[in-house]
Amino acid sequence: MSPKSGEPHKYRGIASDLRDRIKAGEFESEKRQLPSERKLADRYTASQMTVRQALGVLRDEGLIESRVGSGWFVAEWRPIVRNALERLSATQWGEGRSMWDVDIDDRRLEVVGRTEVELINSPEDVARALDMDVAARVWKRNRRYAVDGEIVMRATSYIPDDLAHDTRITESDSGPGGTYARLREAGHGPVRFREQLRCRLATPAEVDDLRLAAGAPVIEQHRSAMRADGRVVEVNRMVLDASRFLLVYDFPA
Amino acid sequence: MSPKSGEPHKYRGIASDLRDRIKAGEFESEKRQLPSERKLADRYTASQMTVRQALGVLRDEGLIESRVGSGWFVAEWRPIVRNALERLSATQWGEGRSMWDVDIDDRRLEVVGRTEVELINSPEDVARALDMDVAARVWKRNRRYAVDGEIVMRATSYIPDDLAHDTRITESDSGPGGTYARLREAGHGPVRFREQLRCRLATPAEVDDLRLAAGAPVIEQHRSAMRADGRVVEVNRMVLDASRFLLVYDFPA
DNA sequence: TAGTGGTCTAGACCACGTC
DNA sequence: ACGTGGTCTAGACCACTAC
Repeated sequence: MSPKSGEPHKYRGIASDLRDRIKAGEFESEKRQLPSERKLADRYTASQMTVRQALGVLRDEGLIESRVGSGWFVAEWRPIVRNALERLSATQWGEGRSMWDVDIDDRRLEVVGRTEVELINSPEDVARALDMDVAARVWKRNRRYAVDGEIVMRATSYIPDDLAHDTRITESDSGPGGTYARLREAGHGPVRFREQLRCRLATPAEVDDLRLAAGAPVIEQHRSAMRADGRVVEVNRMVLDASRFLLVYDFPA
Repeated sequence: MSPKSGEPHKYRGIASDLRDRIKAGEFESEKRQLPSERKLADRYTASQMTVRQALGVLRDEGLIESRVGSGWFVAEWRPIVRNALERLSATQWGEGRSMWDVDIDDRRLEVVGRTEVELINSPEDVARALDMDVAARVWKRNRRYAVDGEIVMRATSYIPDDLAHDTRITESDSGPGGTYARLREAGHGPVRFREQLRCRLATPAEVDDLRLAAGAPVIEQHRSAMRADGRVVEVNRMVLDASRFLLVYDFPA
């Protein structure tokens, strides 16, 4: 009935108490729904704003999520496992043996809608990554991915025009195997990759684009694909809904 | 003077306007300080709470940071670059060519204080990762790391007792080269690694431990180290201040 | 001491979901 | 129609920082 004592702030006490109740399974009914903000405000003799601040703490921890017009619900973490070396991992690296022993389910990333393709003058950072002049002509391929009908990722790929101009990379449907297969056929097949990762909170634009909650974290991932002579043949900028992904990397010592 | 129109909510408009002003360099004076919340409330004819909501958006984007009793300041992103294949990347993978072409500075991660070492009964998830029975004896090595005197990471390492019991792994100072060097000397040198990454917002305990702002994102990273016959000889659970790190992975196609 | 961010209240209205 | 989360106000007080 009362928020935990010992906490310096009311909202921390409320959050702490609710956290315990969630972990004790108090809301594990059919809908896994929490009391409404107004009911909680009554119960903890606090204002709605203060209760919202407490709920925000638990949302940040990934324990609960809100649905407008509906309520707050206990959340569940069912990550999409994304292994940078899918083929190698299956054969060479053997079985799991990791602390997160999640189900390697076969939910597949599906492209949402049409892939937008356009020939543009390269932005500065892309030009640097491709080791080209600024404003060099590059093909930009922009798409969103979904799992189970929910958008989880935005990917924007850039390929130099001189590598792509007479391939299906210039079309929305780049054909079986995608961009990398077309590059390989043209003699520019990537032989190694570099991925850079950072994690930050979503911008409002990304909140709209990926249907995220405000303040939700995203993973920003940049991948450079290099062919045998070291030239970067593609860069790919991805923004992932961080709450949905578990990224896996295997590598030798 | 007026928040951007076209935004559905007032705080989004204020955030949008402030974002533009920050990027235009309006606050690039000595202290890089923004006007106070009350002054902003006046200027945008909004309440302090609404201004705070707008500032929260920009803080989430990593653009600004607050110091209590002092004010809001333009933030700077100077990530610690962490390459999973440091040695390989230097020789084999060649030069950068990536979209984030940050300075590969030589700021080093320093251990804060003493490494806490204890022999414990293995927790369940650690036992699973090590492919051992639950409650098997493992050495737990717990430490924090700092850069420029600021705490940026917590790492907790677990090594089975039967591999570590007559090495300096059982001591706070495990000697030159650290745990992996001791394992190698004992014939258990890791030959490959698996890293799993997820990104989420910090728990209150992590906020205290790593001196984070409330609602700041962290990277939770689990690493398994495997010796030649495939046995996992160490697992390492790390929690990183996400705002401070850029993670890099190089791998072959 | 004056100014700052941080917390908190007791109301209000809105858009949306469920029924 | 009603309940929900989400936004917003106009105050208030507190702890902290800088002067």
